[in-house]
Amino acid sequence: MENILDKLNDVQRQAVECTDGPVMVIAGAGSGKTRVLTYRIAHLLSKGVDAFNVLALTFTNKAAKEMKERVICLLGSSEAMNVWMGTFHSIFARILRIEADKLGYPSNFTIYDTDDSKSVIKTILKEQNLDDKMYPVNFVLGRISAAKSNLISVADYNNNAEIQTQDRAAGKPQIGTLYSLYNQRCRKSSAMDFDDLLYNTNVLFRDFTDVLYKYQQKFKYILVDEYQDTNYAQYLIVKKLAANNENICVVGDDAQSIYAFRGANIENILNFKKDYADAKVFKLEQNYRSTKNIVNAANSIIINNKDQIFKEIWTENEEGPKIQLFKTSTDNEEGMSVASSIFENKMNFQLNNSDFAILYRTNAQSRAMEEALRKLNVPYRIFGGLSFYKRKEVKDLIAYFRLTINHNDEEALYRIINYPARGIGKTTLEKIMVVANENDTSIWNIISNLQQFNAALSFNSGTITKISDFVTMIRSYATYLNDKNAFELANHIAASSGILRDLREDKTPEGISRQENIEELLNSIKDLVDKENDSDNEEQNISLNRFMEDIALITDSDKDDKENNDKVSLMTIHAAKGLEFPYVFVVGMEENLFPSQLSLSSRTDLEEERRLFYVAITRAMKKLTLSYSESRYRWGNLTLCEISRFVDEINEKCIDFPQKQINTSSFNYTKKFEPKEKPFVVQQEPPLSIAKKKLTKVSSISNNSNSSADDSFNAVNIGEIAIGMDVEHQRFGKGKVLQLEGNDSNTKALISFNGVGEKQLLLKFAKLKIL
DNA sequence: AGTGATCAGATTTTT
DNA sequence: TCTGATCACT
Repeated sequence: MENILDKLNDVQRQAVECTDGPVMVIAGAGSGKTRVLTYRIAHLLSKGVDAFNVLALTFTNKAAKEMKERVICLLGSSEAMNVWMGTFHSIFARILRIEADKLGYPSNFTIYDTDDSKSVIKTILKEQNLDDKMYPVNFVLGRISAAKSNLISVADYNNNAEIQTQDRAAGKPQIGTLYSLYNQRCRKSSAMDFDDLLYNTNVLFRDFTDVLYKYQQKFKYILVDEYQDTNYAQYLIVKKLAANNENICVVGDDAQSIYAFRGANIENILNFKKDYADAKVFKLEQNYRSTKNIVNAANSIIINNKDQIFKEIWTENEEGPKIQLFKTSTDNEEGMSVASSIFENKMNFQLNNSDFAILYRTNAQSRAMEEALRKLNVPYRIFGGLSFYKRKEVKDLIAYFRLTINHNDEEALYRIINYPARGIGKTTLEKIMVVANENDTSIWNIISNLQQFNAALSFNSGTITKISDFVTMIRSYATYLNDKNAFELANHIAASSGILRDLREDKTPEGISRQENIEELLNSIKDLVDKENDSDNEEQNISLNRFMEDIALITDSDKDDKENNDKVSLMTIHAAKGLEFPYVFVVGMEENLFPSQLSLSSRTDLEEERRLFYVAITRAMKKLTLSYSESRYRWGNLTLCEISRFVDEINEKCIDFPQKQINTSSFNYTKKFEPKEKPFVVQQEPPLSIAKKKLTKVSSISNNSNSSADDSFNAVNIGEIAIGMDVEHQRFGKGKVLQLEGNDSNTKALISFNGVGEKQLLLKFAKLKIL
């Protein structure tokens, strides 16, 4: 362990070794934040602290998983498996399941995801006859969520004059009622939404001091990652748990707080020293990620914010190229400029696609980028699209699991009672809902006791049979919960519910892909079962129950590892947080887009946008390129755009500012960034969904990015090359031309290189020598 | 139950 | 402009 600590710089090591008492680590971008956290845990364990006494909280599953793996690697033992390491939501869901009875919940409560929550609200709005224009679902859910995040109960909400005035002023006086009904509905379904997991943990710790004491004793050492993103509910949980031992270490960067819009409270990190007077503060200011130009540019941006903890990020890395700025006249041209720049860099310097990332403020901006990349046959991957667990077919099957485990889970029931179609239609269901409301009981209670309620329902015998068949089916699944393992039962449900049959009838590519998704879900369950069986866990057969415990909390960020990963990454800046790429393009640097128009009215909102820009810049390791367009389609209207104020805030020494060099014509300077001639002919385009799949097959340039120009390899004169010729490539060596495609400047050659295999190269860029 | 028309809504979203 | 949700209609 001692030699492991040698791998840390001074401040990092101090932060790791200072294990007792409150510690705050302010970790600048790229300064080794995760390193400190993992080494700190490893250090604690190697000092003899029991893994069961350590709690490490993160915001994403990915971060938790990564941390766990790295600690195990450091220690060379699986001791770290016993550390409670996970997201706020998953850790406290786990505790809530253990303590559920104290709050009047069954321990197998369902966790409602956002879609479930929205659906509950829609149902309530309908029942209350409220105009959904006056009460947009997102708005209502937003209010409820904000209330819960700030630990405002239904009673508090309705008694708080300020809140009531706000809602009335907004013409939405019924929000408090909706909040109340929503909570009732969730409880009746034995369900908690995401916010409930934190809210109810607070209730638990507030009302059951013995429980709080138990966990205070257990978690002697607490670590919190991304502390700047905690909301009040999370803050208070941590504070209460740490109250006895005060061995709390929070790590974060106020400059990277970009989730205030969702309730994250930047004050939590700014006020840490007020909460813990004897807190030690360590500032990690050395950046190991980026060039001097990038670090300095980021510094020059963030200095414009008023609310911040002072720090000075520096780096020993090379100076690197200046930041580049592209200007184009339309958003589509912006896409072309970025795509061709990626293409050129990739070809000229033999880079991987995965060395590049395109970051944008809004998802809508991805379209132009995608189109351009597709034209150039550059494989790309969009992050943050529809997550695996949000796909309809996956949710359908999971809804069967949910209803099997928790018969009161109404959202699951609505989803599947007539899927696959079994003749229980809307009218039937509406009748049941009415009767359930009248009798103040659950849907499940009605359908499992049809005889008792049929006076009010007056269903005919056909309907009764259909419904009771459904009930029998779900009950039969439930009886298997104990004697079949998760995979066996999941498989059984997929087959016998008719879901698989229904999907198999659909022979379209989309239908096939849906089947594959179901298969993938089943496989992931099998993996889990197998893994548990391999480990020395006494619980030999993991039940479906166990599998479902945190399924709602899982996102698929660590999935599709098997696929070809050499792709350009496209994502929002929010999604890019925590990631790094050698070459980064931040697009849409325009006023009203970035910073967003909606942020312009308040200083705090504008500062959050600026932090977002800071996050964007600091993702880049080697080279950063910004771009903006003079016009852009927004909601169908062509709007004229001005360059973002943020570009002007960048220290001019760090950026190539073409305007300042060429004053004569404000148009000329864009030229050099645009494709030289109309190079890339649009080929017949397959529909997008199919095209995306094909992209994975596009061959890519292999690793190794350190290439220096070698003059003996020049771009070959395109007319000279012919099928069958022997050629030599700077990197791939000797090969034979198999195929030529396209014409003039965008002729592509398929070349079989000895020992390397077949590569498609664009002659314009490939440095080839004819032998 | 499925289809076509129509209409609203469209920052960011770790869970 | 584009997407999806909803609704009326068959």
